[in-house]
This record gives sequence, C-alpha cells and structure tokens, in this order.
Amino acid sequence: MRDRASVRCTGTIVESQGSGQRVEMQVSEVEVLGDSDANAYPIQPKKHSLEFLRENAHLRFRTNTYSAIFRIRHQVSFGIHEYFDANGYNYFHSPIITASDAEGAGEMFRVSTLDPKGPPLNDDGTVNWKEDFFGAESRLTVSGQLQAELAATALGKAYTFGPTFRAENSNTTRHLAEFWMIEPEAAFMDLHGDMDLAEGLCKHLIARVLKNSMDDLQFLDARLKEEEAQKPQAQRSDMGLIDRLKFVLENPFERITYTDAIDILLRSKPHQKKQFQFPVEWGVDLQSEHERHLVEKHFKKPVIVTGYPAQIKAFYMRTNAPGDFGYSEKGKTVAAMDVLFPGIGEIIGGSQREERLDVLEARMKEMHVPAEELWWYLDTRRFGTVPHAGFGLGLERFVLFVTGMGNIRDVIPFPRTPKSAEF
RNA sequence: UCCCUGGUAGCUCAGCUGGUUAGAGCACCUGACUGUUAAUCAGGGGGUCGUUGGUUCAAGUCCAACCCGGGGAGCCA
Repeated sequence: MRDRASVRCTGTIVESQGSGQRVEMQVSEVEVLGDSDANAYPIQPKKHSLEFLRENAHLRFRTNTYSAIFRIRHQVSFGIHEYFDANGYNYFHSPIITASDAEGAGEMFRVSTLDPKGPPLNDDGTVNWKEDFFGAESRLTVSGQLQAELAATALGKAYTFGPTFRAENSNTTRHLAEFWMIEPEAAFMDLHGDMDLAEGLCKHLIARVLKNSMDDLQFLDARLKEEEAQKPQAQRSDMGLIDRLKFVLENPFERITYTDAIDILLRSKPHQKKQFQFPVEWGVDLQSEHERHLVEKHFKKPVIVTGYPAQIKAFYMRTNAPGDFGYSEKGKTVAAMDVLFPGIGEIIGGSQREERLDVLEARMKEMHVPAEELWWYLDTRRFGTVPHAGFGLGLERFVLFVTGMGNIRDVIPFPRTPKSAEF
C-alpha cells in the first residue's frame, strides 16, 4: 500500500494519545481498494501552487483548498434557488443555443455542424447557413436576459441560472469564456426594487455560507492570512475573510448615482495627485481604478452605482427623464445599476428595462441593433407592455468574493479560458 | 488584444558579467529507527534547462520568433 491509495479499514476508535487530534483508529484489518503509484501521482502531500493545481484540474478537488471552495460553490448555488423560490420567482430555463447575435453582451461562439473544410456556399461566396443544422447562423448564448424578460411578462417573476458563453479574448483573473449567470427579471419592478433584490440576494447567500460552511470558511480564512503575511504591509487587507463577509452582511450597500460618483472621483486624492491612469469626467465609463477607489478607499463597502450615461450602456436600458432616479442635467442617462464589490469590481449589472416601444426602437436604431432579428423580443412591448427590471449576477465572481480566492479559474471546476479547454 | 514578468529534476526554486561531468530542499526508491502526524538518520535513482532558429571556439546563460503560465489593463458577469 502506498501514499494516496484508497483503503477500507476495520478497527476500533479510541482516544488518541497524539496531540492535535481527539480520536484515532486502531486498525485490525486493511483492504486496499485502489493502490496509487506515488511516483506518478501529481499531487504531493505538501503545499502546491494554485497554478500547478490548475494544470491538474482533474485531481485538484482532492486538496483541502479546492474541496472547501466547491462545497461553498454548492452552498451558493443552492442558496440562489432558495432565495428566489422564497420570493416567488420561477426558475426559467433560457436557451443555450440562439440564432440571434444581437444580445449585445459580447462576442459569441458559433454552433454549427457544417464541415469547416467545405461548407455550402451562396452564389456570392458566403456560407449558406440555411444548410446548417438550425437553418440559420446559430451561437452559444451570452445572456438569458431577453428570454427572461419574456418570462417576466408572463410569470411575473422569473430567474434564469445557467451556463453563459463569451468568446472575448479576455485574459484576467475575473473573466471566463464559460461561466454561470443568474438573471432575475420581474414585472412591475423599478430600479429601486432591482437594487433591493440584488442586495437581498447577496446578503442571503453570504448568510447561508456563514451558516452552513463555517469550517470551510475558517480554513480559507487561515489560508488567506498566510498568503497575506507574505505581502508587504501596505497591500494587506485590514479584515479577514469571515470578518469581511459579516461586515458586508451587516451593513447596507452604498447607493450613489454615476454623477455623484464622478464628483467624488474628481475631488479624490488620487485624481488631484494625477494618480489615475484614465481621465475622470462626466460621460466616460468608470475604469477599474475608479471603481476600486470608490469601493475600497472611499466607502469601504459594496457600492451600487446607478444612472449611467446612455451612450456607454446597453440598448434595452430605460431612458431617464427629469425626476427619475439617476437623471442628470449633464446628459442622457439610463436606469442602470452596477453592484461593485471590494477586490472584484462589478459583480452585478442590471437595469430597469425600456418598456416603451417607440423609445426602445429609437434607441436600437441609434445603437445599430437590428430590430428585425429581435422581433420576438419587441413583441413584449407591443402586446401589453409593463415596467420591469432585472440584473445579471456572475456566479463565479460571487464565489470568488465568498471564498477570498484571487483567480476566477479557481472557483469553477473546469475553467474555460482562451487557449484552455482541457479536462 | 496591449503592457509587465516568468518557463531549469515529480514539486518549489538557485545557477553572478557565456567556460569542463547543471545544484539545493521537498517528493520518490533501499535500509535503519520510530506513538508517528511537515518524523528522523544513512545511501540511491532522477534533468535533450518551454520550442525552433541564430551569434560564438564554447549557450541554462546572449539575440530573434513562436508556444505556455502568472500579474495588470481593456471588454464584461
């Protein structure tokens, strides 16, 4: 029998004489169920780098770090259903394959059964997609939101929770090509309700993990402290993992408008000392450095930013009028909201949707979104339209926060990223 | 995709300005010892130095291209 072998032992549990353990087993019989060649087995009984374990993703669950992470991931996933079910939301399955490329959330993966070496061609030399499996160009979904809106106008409250795909060449610690997204959508809900829902969900999930996964959290907390101890003093965070979760749970998220956020940034030290790399002025999108300043330096807690300029946001977001939350004299804004978390940045992006057909169509034209392809979506506005709102929460980003891990590839079992789809 | 950084034994890494047979700790194998739990002691095996090409009498070391990892940025969840 060698290290890492799987065994079945028969014996007696007795009080242990050793330190650091209460009981031990005095074995009378050992059966080797599966031996293991310790020479060939990649995971050694020692501390491995996360990079190395990532290359052995098929075995990394066997380490205490990853088993803790994936137990917590389960708690979060289960808690999502628990929260929405308790609040009257219907779990709605949006499609994974879609024939529309106008969802507007990013580059898409093509789905095809055509032979790439010699696809059927039209007279003008372009590929004849009518010959393809679905009779049209089809792709993997980047968002279930449009379908969730259909569900909301029927069921009242609905949420999707499924895999989502982005073919963006993003190489960061918080992007995946395949990730799991939660997208609630509710009829008769405005942006305030949307924010309440988002904050309520985050807090429910944190509370659930604190309740059900304390052992794993303590392990990850200790792991994090060890890691922090090797960093220079200035980069260490003042709170441990569990303290951080409790803090977020017990304090209201800060809610500010984009216009106020810009004002805060303009008055901030880093701006006055010209330490920001990107310009701060009304109309530009908030960069990571700006979000970090607001969340980690200025407010020191999760922040919800609302009322972004229309030109930097998606076509389906509701245009603000005077008196609306987030309206600004400085330019056209929409009823959008981003929830920003410390260390991660945007964890939720949502909005009240544009329910007025004429306004929506004008906006689509302005942003070159092909209305013909989305005729079915526009039907929600044609036939008994209703004010409604929703958001998208990235499951892995949330798990990142709850586990205190630094790389999104470590909180999904088999990460799919540019140049990497093994296992 | 851009910027920075790295790729040397199974793992973590050392290898100064190019110079003979490339090192350490851990892991592994053999033996000894042991109420051990990061055991200990002695001995042993193990590397085409990311790939390809170039410079040179000589390349792990210098140059170029490419591949892959890590950090940051953009796109966003």
